Amino acid sequence: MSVALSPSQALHLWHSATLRLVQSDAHDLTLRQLCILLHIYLVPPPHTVRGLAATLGVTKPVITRALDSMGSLGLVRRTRDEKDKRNVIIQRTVEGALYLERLGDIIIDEGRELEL
Amino acid sequence: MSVALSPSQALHLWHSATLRLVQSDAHDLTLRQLCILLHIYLVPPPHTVRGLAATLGVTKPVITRALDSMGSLGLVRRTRDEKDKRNVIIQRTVEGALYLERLGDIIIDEGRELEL
DNA sequence: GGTAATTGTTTCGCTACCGTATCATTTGCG
DNA sequence: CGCAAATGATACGGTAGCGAAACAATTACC
Repeated sequence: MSVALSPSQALHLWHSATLRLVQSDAHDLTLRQLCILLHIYLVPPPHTVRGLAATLGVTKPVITRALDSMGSLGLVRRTRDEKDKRNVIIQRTVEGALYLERLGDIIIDEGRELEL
Repeated sequence: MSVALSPSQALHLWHSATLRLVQSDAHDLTLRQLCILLHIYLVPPPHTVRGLAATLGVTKPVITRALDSMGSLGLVRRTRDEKDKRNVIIQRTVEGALYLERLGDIIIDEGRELEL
């Protein structure tokens, strides 16, 4: 089932959810960082630096820095790939899952408040 | 009418739309900047620096800087309030409206692609 | 008229991000 | 074995964001 949104609904949903994210943002993530985090948790693994860089259309240092930041926040974890030690496998954490769960709650909540 | 979203739908919608925003971002706006832009265009005017700062829960220089950046991109325009010359009235531009129109299209598009 | 309050901007020192280029490590392959 | 390719991290110079504090301009109020 698809979600049918009117132009007004789409922007209002984005606005109210973004507003609540900004107001209550404990971590103050960049749009890119948020995108990386969502990708790691929503797309089937494995996730590598190179793969993420290609998907987002950014350079590799962007991914490395984002992983540094979010890693120190506990939202993400890095592990060396034992099969191919050049690769770094990016893994999920409990704290990251909780963060996205809260984000989902905000979006659902604001969607519920939408008036057509 | 409200928009009923499942947790999975909410996060997938956010992910795919954010991804397309990052991939194609001509302007590379911050989450805060995007929020300010949406607020200006979706909430009835007038909009002032102080009002925006209070709404977003940030300091005034954050708003000033965001208006500087987005102003030089043509997304927003500043005017002095003639009634009370201490105030700055933030106004919309054609280019800003087009930018948000494209954002709305992306969200609608990704909502349409959602599978339950 | 003169002082206090209000508004938006600027300055300051700092931190974080950007892309390019380079590096270290590991693997692939002749 | 030896060299090229691949992967992720780092160095570098530059830009932009941050909060706190100070500032100029305007208005409110006694």
